[in-house]
Amino acid sequence: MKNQQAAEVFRKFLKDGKNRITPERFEVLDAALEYEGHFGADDLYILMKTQQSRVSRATVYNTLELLAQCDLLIKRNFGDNTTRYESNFKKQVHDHLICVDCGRIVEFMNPKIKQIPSEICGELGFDVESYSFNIFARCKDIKNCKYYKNRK
Amino acid sequence: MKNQQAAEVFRKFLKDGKNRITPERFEVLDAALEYEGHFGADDLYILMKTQQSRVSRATVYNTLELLAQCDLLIKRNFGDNTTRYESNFKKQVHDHLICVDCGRIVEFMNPKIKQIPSEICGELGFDVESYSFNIFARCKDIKNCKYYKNRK
DNA sequence: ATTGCTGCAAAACGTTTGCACCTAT
DNA sequence: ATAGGTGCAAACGTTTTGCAGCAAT
Repeated sequence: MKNQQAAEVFRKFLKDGKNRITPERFEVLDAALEYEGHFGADDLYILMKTQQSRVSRATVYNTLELLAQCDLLIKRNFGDNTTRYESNFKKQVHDHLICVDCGRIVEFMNPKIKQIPSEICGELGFDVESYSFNIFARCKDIKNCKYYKNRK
Repeated sequence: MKNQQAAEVFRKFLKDGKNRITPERFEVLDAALEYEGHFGADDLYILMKTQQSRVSRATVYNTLELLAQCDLLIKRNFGDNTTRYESNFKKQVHDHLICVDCGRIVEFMNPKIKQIPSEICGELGFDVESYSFNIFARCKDIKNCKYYKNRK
């Protein structure tokens, strides 16, 4: 187990929800926390397969959902119809800017955003669950974009 | 043609982009503008089929993309991995609150939000293309939720 | 011993593509 | 005449499901 503290959180969550504690689930946890940046379920599955893991695709999908439920991961959606995850372990709340040219994702923080959801929900009679704020944009200086090669 | 004005915008867009002006495309435009609320491409295709239209699924997907390009429709994504559209014809800029229980989508406007993307992009060296701000929430008073029947 | 989880493969879902035919220009 | 659009069906990529065997409690 690479991250003992996260493993403990997950173990507790599984136990409380009467979910079984299995080696496969912790294997997925490890791989997910080690993944740099944002990843899709299948990305992680393929990575684990190249590392000779024996977990199945179903287990990966399944476990990522559980990890999102206990807030070790955050589920994201950047408008391309696939679910992406990112580690939420000891990370700060942030939002995303996605370059529509090269697909690069930049994380940013802005204090003004945080209070808006509760304000709106108060007016409309809802309780906030979560929110997503994505900005789609283009690099001002294309030539200096080090991700230029990824452009469509 | 139900909406002559929108049709004229579309016709001009098609002409300028050297796209052909076909009856099928205007059939899709009509159906899309008449659709109440947010719809997926397949929803619209199925609706049109029940109304004896002869357009194909491919043409619907295709045309919705064109309609989004010329801003008659807006593309939305509410985190369920399907692309949704809504009419943008003579509508004001707004954002969305999605009930995580019943799926209801409430539109809201807040002047604070609009300026954030350009502010962030200025700091990070990007030009704003668009943004999406979605709030996920639950009705405070479940019993009075008239969409209760749709709850999962 | 029981229940839930796993791996596998197949199905499902929304979306895209290839192709032969057709039509707007 | 011809580039481009259409309808159809088949392919695609992501995600979910059914099922038999297995393992955590």
